[in-house]
Amino acid sequence: MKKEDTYTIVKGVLDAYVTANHLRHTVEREHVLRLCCQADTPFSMDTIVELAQKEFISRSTVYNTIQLLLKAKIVHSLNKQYESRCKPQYEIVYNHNNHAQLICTKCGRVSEFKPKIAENVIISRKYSNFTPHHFSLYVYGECKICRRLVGKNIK
Amino acid sequence: MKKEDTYTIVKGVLDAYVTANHLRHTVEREHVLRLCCQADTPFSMDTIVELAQKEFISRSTVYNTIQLLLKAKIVHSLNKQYESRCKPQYEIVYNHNNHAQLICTKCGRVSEFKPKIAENVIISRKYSNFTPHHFSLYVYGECKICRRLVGKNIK
DNA sequence: TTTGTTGCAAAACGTTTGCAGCCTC
DNA sequence: GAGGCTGCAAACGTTTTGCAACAAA
Repeated sequence: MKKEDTYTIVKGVLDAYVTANHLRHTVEREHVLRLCCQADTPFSMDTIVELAQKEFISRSTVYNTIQLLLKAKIVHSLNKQYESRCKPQYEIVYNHNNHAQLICTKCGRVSEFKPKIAENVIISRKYSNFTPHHFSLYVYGECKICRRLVGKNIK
Repeated sequence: MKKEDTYTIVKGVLDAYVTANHLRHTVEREHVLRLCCQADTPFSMDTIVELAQKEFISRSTVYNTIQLLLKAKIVHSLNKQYESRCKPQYEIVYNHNNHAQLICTKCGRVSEFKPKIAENVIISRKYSNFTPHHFSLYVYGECKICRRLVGKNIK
């Protein structure tokens, strides 16, 4: 999906959320959301703050807006399990798509994949006392590059 | 598994890691690891720092040790996707067990489950350029309690 | 003896808060 | 016109850093 299309969709979601919760529509919120859509994904607070400041939008407003987008479930945050300092990264999840990543525990490389079969298994199964909507799946392992390096005994 | 057993196993992993990396065995590291095993899971830095200080182990050492345990893959960190402030929580993962949680997006309740079928689907499938070892799965949805509240029109 | 580790205090960092002024409704 | 929102700066809490003393190998 094109970035402009994503923006059009999530802007609709934001508008709906703002209206439903009797909040106010502001240009700053639109701009921050646009920047989130344009940025490489996943993005950090820093990235958006930096871009926003070029448009004279303050740090506080970016934080406020991202909070709002989290509440509206328009973005969500990812984390890296094997790191201590926790600088969150964010992603647009305008339609609650299921989300899956392959993470190399050697070098930290991350790549996305489509968990088609897993999707059925996870969402269709019955849970006692729980109705699933969507999921995030992080598969840890070793990427080809690291595997090759071990074979060559390079550290 | 009993907490003492867990400690015995992970202490072995720590020893192996320390030896393999030409680091030093210290009583402080053992103590911190023991505290991590004894604490309710998941635990926060605070919890361990507080417990450690009763044994005259400093804040820095706890941070150092948790970092080490992260690198050694003895603990990993969890986060909540829909919250901005990110105060990491940690868990012992001594054997790289697959890890699955049901998270209610309304009230934030978290419960563990055994992803048996998903396990086969996720670990057994072929990935291009990637060898999977283990995974973390977070299923978002609505818990029974929140569902019931909606039915009764209580907010 | 070498050098990794600890413990303290200070610094750095990311995020939140308080408040005056502005702007949406 | 009421009150939510923005922007600034100061405050806050958590994590990292620098360094001297210590202790494992």
